[in-house]
Amino acid sequence: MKVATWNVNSLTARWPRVQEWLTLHEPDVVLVQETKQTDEKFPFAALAALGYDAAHHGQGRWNGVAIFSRTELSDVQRGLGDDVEARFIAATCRGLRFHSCYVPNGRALDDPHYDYKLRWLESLRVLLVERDRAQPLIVGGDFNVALSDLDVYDPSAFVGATHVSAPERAAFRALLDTDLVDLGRLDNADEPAFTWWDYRNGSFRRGWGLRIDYLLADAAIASRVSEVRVDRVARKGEKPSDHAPVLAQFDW
DNA sequence: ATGTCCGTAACCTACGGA
Repeated sequence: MKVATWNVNSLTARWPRVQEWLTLHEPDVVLVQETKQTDEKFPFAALAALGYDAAHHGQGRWNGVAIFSRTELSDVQRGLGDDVEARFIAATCRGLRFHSCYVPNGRALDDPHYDYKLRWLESLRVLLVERDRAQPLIVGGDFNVALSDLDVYDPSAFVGATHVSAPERAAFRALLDTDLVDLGRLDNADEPAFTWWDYRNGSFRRGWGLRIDYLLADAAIASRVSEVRVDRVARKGEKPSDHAPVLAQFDW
């Protein structure tokens, strides 16, 4: 089974790239963030033509999360707790529980949005603590946290910034402490494996990236993983998203 | 620190958000 997570930064603007990418990689399940679409605009029919069932939690101008699947999705949960923004969707297929997450950015350490980010991560932790351990699960998405300094191109440039602060990293680690494995570091303890590069400053060309997109899985799945990689090709070319997809393959 | 991109509202430009 091939699973991916990808912050597309507008499914409307990215649709040609997304369509091309699905045809090329033929993933079984894709966890999508920042569709920036209402449910009315979401391309259900075009996805069906490509062989994908889909579930969407849309908002409109901002946010929006989705799951694409080659097999039928069931038990869709839209939203996390009382969150009013469209940042979480979960669904089941082939006995696996999938979660697509778009964690709040935080903006700045003294911004109310930063507290919202920490509360949001805590809500996700509670959901994961209370999960049915008998059901294998994958949690993926744009977490807007670089877990360690290896996940930052230049840690000195991020002193006092969001994405790297101790509380954010602790909140992220608390998710892993519910017995989840960071698949991006499963067989890769030393390489940066960035997933996001700012559109400005020629960041991609200069290698100025962050690893903020993750696939997390429980031990049952992690033990079956054969390959995990970042598809940097998707960050190149015409009208790319500022995020690259993370792909994982496992025997299921 | 910011050289870009996205969607929106309102119009051929500005703004919030990332």
